[in-house]
Amino acid sequence: MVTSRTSSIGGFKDTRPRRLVLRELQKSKRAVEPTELHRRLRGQVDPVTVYRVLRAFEERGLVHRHPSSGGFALCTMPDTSGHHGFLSCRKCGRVQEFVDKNLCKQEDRIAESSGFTSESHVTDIIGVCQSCR
Amino acid sequence: MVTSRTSSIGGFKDTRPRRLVLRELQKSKRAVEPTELHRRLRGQVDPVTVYRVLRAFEERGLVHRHPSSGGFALCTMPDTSGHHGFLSCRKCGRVQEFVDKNLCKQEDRIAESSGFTSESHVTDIIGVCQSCR
DNA sequence: ATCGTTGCAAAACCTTTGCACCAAT
DNA sequence: ATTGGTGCAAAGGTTTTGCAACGAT
Repeated sequence: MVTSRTSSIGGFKDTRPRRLVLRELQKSKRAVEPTELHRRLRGQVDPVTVYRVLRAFEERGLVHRHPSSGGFALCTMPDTSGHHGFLSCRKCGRVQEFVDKNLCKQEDRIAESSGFTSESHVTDIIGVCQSCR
Repeated sequence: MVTSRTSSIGGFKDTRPRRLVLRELQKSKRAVEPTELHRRLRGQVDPVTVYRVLRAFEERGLVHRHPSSGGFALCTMPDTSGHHGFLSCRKCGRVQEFVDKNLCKQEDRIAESSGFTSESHVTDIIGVCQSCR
């Protein structure tokens, strides 16, 4: 599962703050807001650094923002070019990603029929997950 | 306790700031961020009031937040209980709402197959609109 | 007359910037 | 050695709160 990506990809240094932020995101399988992240890492990582780390991660597609919560979550999907699907539990906050070709197609169809050229889509399904029901 | 919110329009007063904010949202058929709104209404409406008006509107389902931009847009659809579709032009910023029963069904199906009980979904299709192409 | 609504001032918050030092490669 | 990353301090910007006055119903 988790691959230790200690390779030097485009000047991406393996530092303590980054490892800590990454671990924190892995621990909670949900979207976490920057403020919560640096609350959790208080004393260990400077708040400013948390923002910078998140930005770096986002630029490299390691994390992305979750639409309804605004928090950051680890990218768990091969991230097939701009088609993001989220299943969000409003009780426990768990966020699960999904990809669905048919949904994409349907979305493209909708765009076309309105004269839009679709480039990417984000779908957020909010509900209650199995273990919270 | 909570006052009965069942009076005709639920104690929703027709005031100058509200008319101005509403008009501003109508003028620009796109999602507008709070900061831009009070920049446009500078001198006419207090910034604080802009936030309060937006919150009041949102609570009454008159406006909603647009996922990718974070701005507010007038609700142009009958708002059929939590199924929001947006077509967003990344060039001109225009936001067009849509509803699509099939998309909804498909989203519900995806939720079910992952053990989620779907309550609402938001779809944001980002691309380029006809007149910007 | 009653309450919700507004404006103002100030506070609270979150996020970014600048800069010198440090560390991973 | 180089280059990017970090911490600290401070600034910047947005949003919220408290309170007295106002005004729509």
